[in-house]
Amino acid sequence: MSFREFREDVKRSVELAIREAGLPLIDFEPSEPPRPEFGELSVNVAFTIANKLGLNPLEVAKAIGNELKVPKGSLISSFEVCRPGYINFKVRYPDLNYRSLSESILKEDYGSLNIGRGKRVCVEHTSVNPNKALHVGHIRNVILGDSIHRILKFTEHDVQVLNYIDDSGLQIADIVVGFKYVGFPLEPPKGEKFDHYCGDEVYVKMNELYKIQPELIMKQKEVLKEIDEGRLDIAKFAQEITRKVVREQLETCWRVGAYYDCLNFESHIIETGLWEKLFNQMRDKGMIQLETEGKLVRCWVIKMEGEEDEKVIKRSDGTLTYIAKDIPYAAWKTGLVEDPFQYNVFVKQPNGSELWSTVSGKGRDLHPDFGNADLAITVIDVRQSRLQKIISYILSLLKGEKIEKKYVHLGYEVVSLSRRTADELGIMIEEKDFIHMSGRKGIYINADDVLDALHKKAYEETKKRNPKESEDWLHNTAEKVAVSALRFDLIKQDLDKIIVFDLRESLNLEGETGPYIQYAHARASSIIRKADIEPEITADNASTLDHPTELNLVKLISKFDLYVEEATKNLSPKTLARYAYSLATSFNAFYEKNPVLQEKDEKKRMARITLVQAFKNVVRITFDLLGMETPERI
RNA sequence: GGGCCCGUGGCCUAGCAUGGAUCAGGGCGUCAGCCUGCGGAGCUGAAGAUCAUGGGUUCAAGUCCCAUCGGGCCCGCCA
Repeated sequence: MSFREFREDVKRSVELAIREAGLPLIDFEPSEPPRPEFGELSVNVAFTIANKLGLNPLEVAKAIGNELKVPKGSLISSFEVCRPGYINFKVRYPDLNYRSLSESILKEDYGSLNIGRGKRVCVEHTSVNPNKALHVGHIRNVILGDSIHRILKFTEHDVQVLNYIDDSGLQIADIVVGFKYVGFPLEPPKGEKFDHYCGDEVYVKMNELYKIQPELIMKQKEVLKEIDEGRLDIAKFAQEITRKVVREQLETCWRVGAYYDCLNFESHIIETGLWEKLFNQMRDKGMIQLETEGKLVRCWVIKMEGEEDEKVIKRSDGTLTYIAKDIPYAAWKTGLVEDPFQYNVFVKQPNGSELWSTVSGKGRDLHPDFGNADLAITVIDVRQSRLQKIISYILSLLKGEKIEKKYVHLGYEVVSLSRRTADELGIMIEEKDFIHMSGRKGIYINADDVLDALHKKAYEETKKRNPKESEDWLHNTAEKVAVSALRFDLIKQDLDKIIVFDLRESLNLEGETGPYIQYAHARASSIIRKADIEPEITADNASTLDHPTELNLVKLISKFDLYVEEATKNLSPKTLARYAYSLATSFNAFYEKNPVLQEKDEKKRMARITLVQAFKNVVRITFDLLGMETPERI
C-alpha cells in the first residue's frame, strides 16, 4: 500500500503546484520513469499543458517545479525538473522500507482491496462436455477462471464458481450409441480413467464409425431425442454416464487446484420449465419467429440486428440447439428470471468445500443462493465470441437495456499442439507448425498425461536435491511443482495469443516458469528457517537497507496492491504472474549480492531477514491468487 | 463474401485500453564466465530487433487512424 501513498503524495503536490502556478489543471497519472536515475515516479503533465497553451514544455515544468512543495511526512524525498519537461520524484527509501516491510511481513491479506464489496459475481468456467477427459486446452480455461475467481474473492467480491455441464447434446448421444448399440464395454481397461476411456476410445471411434456405418447416425438422432425428452431408459443411462465422467473430470480440475460452487446441468434447464418460460417471453416480445418457408421452414429463429442470417434456436423436429439453452442460463445468471432450480450437494471437494449441483425433482430446502449476479463472467475460448455476443444481445432485448457491463465474455485464444509434440503422439500433420486440437478427431494431449510427465520430471529434480526425503514427501512436492509449471505456463501470456503447446519445452523448469519462482521462495524459506528468529522491522533498522537490489525488492513489494488492482479491473491474472516472476528475479538478484545470515551488522542482518520474510509472504499470496503452492522446500 | 484476432532478435514473449526521456524489457536456444558465504531449478556477461509493410495524425508513434501483406479463427436444423 505504501507505494500507492507515494503516488498519491506526488499527484497531490503536483496538482497543488499547477494551481499555484496559475496553470490549467489537466488530469494526469504519475508513471514510472524508464531509468532508475530519474527516480521512482515521473510526471509528464507539463507536455499536455504546454501543448494546450502553446508553450515550451520545459518552461511549464519549471513553473510547476517552482511552486512545488514537498508536504511534511510524505514519502517524497526530492524532485527534479528534467530536460524536455518531466518532473521526476525520488522516494524517501528509509520510510518506504519501514512502511512497506511492516505491512507485508506477515499479514495474510496484505495487498487485498475492498473494491468488490457488495458486488455479486458468478464465474463460469471449465464447462467441458461430459463425454471425454480434459486436454491441455481445457486447462487454460480452468486456470483462467479459477485464478479470476481467486483474485475477485481477494478483492472482496462475492463470487460463485459455476461449471456448466451439457448433458444433453449430440456428443453425449455419440457415446451412448457406442455403449448401447455398438457394444463398447462399460468398463474401461484396467488402470484407465473412465473419462479418458470415453474420450480416447468410444468418442473418437464412434466418429470414425459414422463414416463407415451411416445407419448409426439414425441411432444417434433417436438417442438424442430420447435424452431430450427424458424418456426413462436411455435418458437415465445417459445421466449415469455423464455424471460418472464429470466426477472423473473434477479429479483433474482438483488436481490443478480448481474448485467449484455449483454444477449446472443443461437438462434441468428444460426440466424446470425455464426454457419454456424464456421461449414464451421471447415469442411474446416478437424477438423470435417461426419460419414458414425456405430452408429453415418450421424452425424457430432469432434475427440479430445488422446480421444477414438468422440463428436457429428450435429445430424443425422440436429439439433445441445449443444456443437455445444458453439463453435461459444466461438470464438466470444475471437475475432476469427467478431461480427455478432445485439443488443438492454433488460431492465434497478435497479442499473441504461442498460442490452443489442442480438436481431433478426435489432438492434440499436449504442451499446457498446461486445465480442472480451483478456480474456474470463466462470463460470460454474466442471461437464462441459470436455466440456470446448474440446471447448478450438477446439479454439486452429481454431486459430492455444494455447489458454489456453485466454479462462479460472472457475470451481467450486456443491451445494448439506443436508439430514436434503432434509427431511424438503419432498425429499426422502436414506443412504446418502447429495443429489445433479436436476431441472428435482425437487430436489432443490429455491434461493428466501432461501433469504426469511434469510430475515425473519434477520428482527427479526434487530427489536430486532432497535425497533423504521419503517417497511420500517427494511425490507430494513433485506434484506441487508440476502444477505450478503447468499453471504458470498457461497463464503468463496474454489471452489473445495462441499457445502452441510443446511437451518437451514445457518440461524445462528453468527461466520464466512457476518452479523458478518456487525455487526462489524455497531459498528464502531456507534462510528464514536457519535464522530462527522473529523478524522485526523498526524505523531504525529499516534505514540500513540501501543496496540497489534491496531497494528494488522493497519497491516491488510495496507495489503489490497496485498490481492486484490492475489484475482485478482487467480480469487479468497474467499481470500477477508477471509480478510474481519479477519478485523472484528481484529476490535472486538481492540474494546474490547480500549475505543475510552472515551479515555482521546486527541491525542490517535483522532488516534483511525481514526483507526475506516479506518477500516470502508476498510471493506466497501472489501464488495463492494464481492457484499455485509455495512449498518450504522443493 | 461478411466479421474478429495476431504479426516485436533463430524461437517464445512484455510493453499497446491512459502516445513521451538517444540502452524496446524478459525467457528459451547459442557462446563465455561465477560457489571453501544463506539451495546452481541460481547469477553475470556476449552475440542477436528495419517493433510485418506503406501512408496518416502528433512537438512526440511499438503504442492512435487507414490501407496492404502474412497467419489463425468465426459465420451449421454441431456443441
